[in-house]
Amino acid sequence: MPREKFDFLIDRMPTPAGEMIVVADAEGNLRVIDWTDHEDRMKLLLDRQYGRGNWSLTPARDPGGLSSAMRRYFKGDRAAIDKLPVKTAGTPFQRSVWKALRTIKCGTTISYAELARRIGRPRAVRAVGLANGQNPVGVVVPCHRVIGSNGSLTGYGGGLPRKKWLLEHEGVKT
Amino acid sequence: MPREKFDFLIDRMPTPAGEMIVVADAEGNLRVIDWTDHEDRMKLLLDRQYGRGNWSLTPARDPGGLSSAMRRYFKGDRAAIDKLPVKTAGTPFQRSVWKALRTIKCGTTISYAELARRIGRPRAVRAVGLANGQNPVGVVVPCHRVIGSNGSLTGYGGGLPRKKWLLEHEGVKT
DNA sequence: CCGGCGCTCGCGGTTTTCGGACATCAATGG
DNA sequence: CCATTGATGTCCGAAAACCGCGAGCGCCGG
Repeated sequence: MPREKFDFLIDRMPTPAGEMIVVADAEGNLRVIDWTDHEDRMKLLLDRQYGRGNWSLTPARDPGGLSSAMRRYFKGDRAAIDKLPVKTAGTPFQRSVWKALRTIKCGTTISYAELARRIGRPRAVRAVGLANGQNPVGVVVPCHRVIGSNGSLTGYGGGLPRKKWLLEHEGVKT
Repeated sequence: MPREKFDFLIDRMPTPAGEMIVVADAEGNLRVIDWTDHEDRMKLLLDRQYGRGNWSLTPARDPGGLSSAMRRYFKGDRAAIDKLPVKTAGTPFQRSVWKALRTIKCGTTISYAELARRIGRPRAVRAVGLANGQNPVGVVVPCHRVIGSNGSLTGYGGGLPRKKWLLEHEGVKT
């Protein structure tokens, strides 16, 4: 059921872990962030969240100052992403998962089971993993800080090597 | 996929054909209108169009002057509904049907097949009937002016007697 | 012969239903 | 210690059902 159209701003920027795509709305909220080499998956997510053909991306430079903030994060200012304004669509369940993600402190990790407990659905472990994978705002909403109960990295939409890179960048020893 | 919340204003008013419910948004656009004795169906429509739990109704008196306009219509000023601002959700197909409905002149009727032709989908006859039934803004968006090819009244969400009443009120001889 | 009635079927958009996939985890057994 | 297996919750996509119709056909009675 289409509502209204969404016109977003898109920027690209290099990082030590590969080029990233930054998508923001006119109000300066971060809407989507992903790796250039996963652009197809990103478009699929946009289709699902806003409706097929209901969104468009207009190139822009450093929209909302978000690209700059990301640059600072990758340069070493790891708190630069903590307060960034983020706005997402998604089902109530997904949003509650993503909200809980932002409370995981930099440099720490938790398990999918623990995350499920924190949102009050202790048995929705697998569903939490699924919602994690649908997170449109990687890095900033730190889905990479969730790992398996046995300490293994399990999965990551951008590829496991990047998950490892991010965690080490944040001071977690793997 | 819930987006944002919709808060509407609701009013009730008597008419010669039974009590009506008038729902408007803060800008004075008519969003929904229905008969009190079909309130359940109306809520179902709201759920479908705006998402379950994504809308709320706050009582108000004559929001946007819409109730007054309706009163004038029922009193005999049949042109009172012609220019009222109407806003709806719905799929592209439904919206095209509803848009075409407003071009049917008061006092005349057309068939579902003719309506289908007018929106450029001559064979989507049944789909047009379905969209007609989902029209959230009865009377003002005059779905009652569409009848079967053989002249029978076929159907009406508010009950066939009301369809008959409205048509006669508009000067159609049945 | 003609008109009217009722049945059947095709039609097309939307809604609902259903099956399976999945970034898990704990409990087993080798 | 590793591999296997069930229990589990959510969501997506395909498929089926649903209908505010209409045309075509056969049947029947004037």
